[in-house]
Amino acid sequence: MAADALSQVFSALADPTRRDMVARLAVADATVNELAEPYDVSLQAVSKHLKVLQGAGLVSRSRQAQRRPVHLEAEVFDLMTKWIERYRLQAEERYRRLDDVLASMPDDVEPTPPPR
Amino acid sequence: MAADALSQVFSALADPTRRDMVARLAVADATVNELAEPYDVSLQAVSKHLKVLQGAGLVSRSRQAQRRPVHLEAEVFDLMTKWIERYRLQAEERYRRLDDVLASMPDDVEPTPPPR
DNA sequence: GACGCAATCAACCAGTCGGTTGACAAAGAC
DNA sequence: GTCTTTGTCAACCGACTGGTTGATTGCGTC
Repeated sequence: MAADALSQVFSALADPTRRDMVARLAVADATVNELAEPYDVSLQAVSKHLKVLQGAGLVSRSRQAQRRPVHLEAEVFDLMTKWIERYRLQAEERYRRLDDVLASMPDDVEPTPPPR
Repeated sequence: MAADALSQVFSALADPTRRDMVARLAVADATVNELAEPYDVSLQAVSKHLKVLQGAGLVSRSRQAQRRPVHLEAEVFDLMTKWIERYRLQAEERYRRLDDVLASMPDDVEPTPPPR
């Protein structure tokens, strides 16, 4: 078990409910009850979602009295952003290079040999 | 079924094998056989992974003879990047504002009332 | 037409996931 | 102490996932 960090983050955000929680936590910290309020699921289900988010390092929990406020940890987003940017830029660069190749192609060279 | 686009993209990238495929496709298009070569799984499994990536709009397929080359579609990354950036910036902004609040806090105001 | 290669379809299997209900723990409030 | 609030743990359930093997399709070669 214990998949790599990136897999855990992506997988955590693959669920719309969890993404919505992240969205709301970006505005303000919240307790489990506050977080659960808009959703039509049990408190236990929300608790499970939070465990997933916490496992991915996306949120942290503290303690005040019997409450356990949830706090969004923004740093983990960097991990994703880096991964995404790398391959997006690489793909765009490749696309740009293809244009160059096509532009510099001599006319007597067949770009794609016709079938048969 | 047919989860929203963002869920499909995140879920597709939650798998390390699929992420590796994306990484390799960022360098060059490839056939299923070429893609499958480094992994210790059946061709059918790779075919399934490709269906997931295609379903998320991350790759497209064309046809040349009996081959079906896979091509990375970079645009979808924008969707993710936008989502991520929004909430990262929001969280960072919130963090910055908290600093301001603390800095402007009069000394006679108890930031956290001590227990008991 | 027969053969071979690239890739997919179909059925199956074990494990994970998101949800449930029920019991429990921890910290105030009375 | 007893009650209430806040939240978790545990067991269970149906659906989905990533993998398998076997049969099949599509296309070029001989």
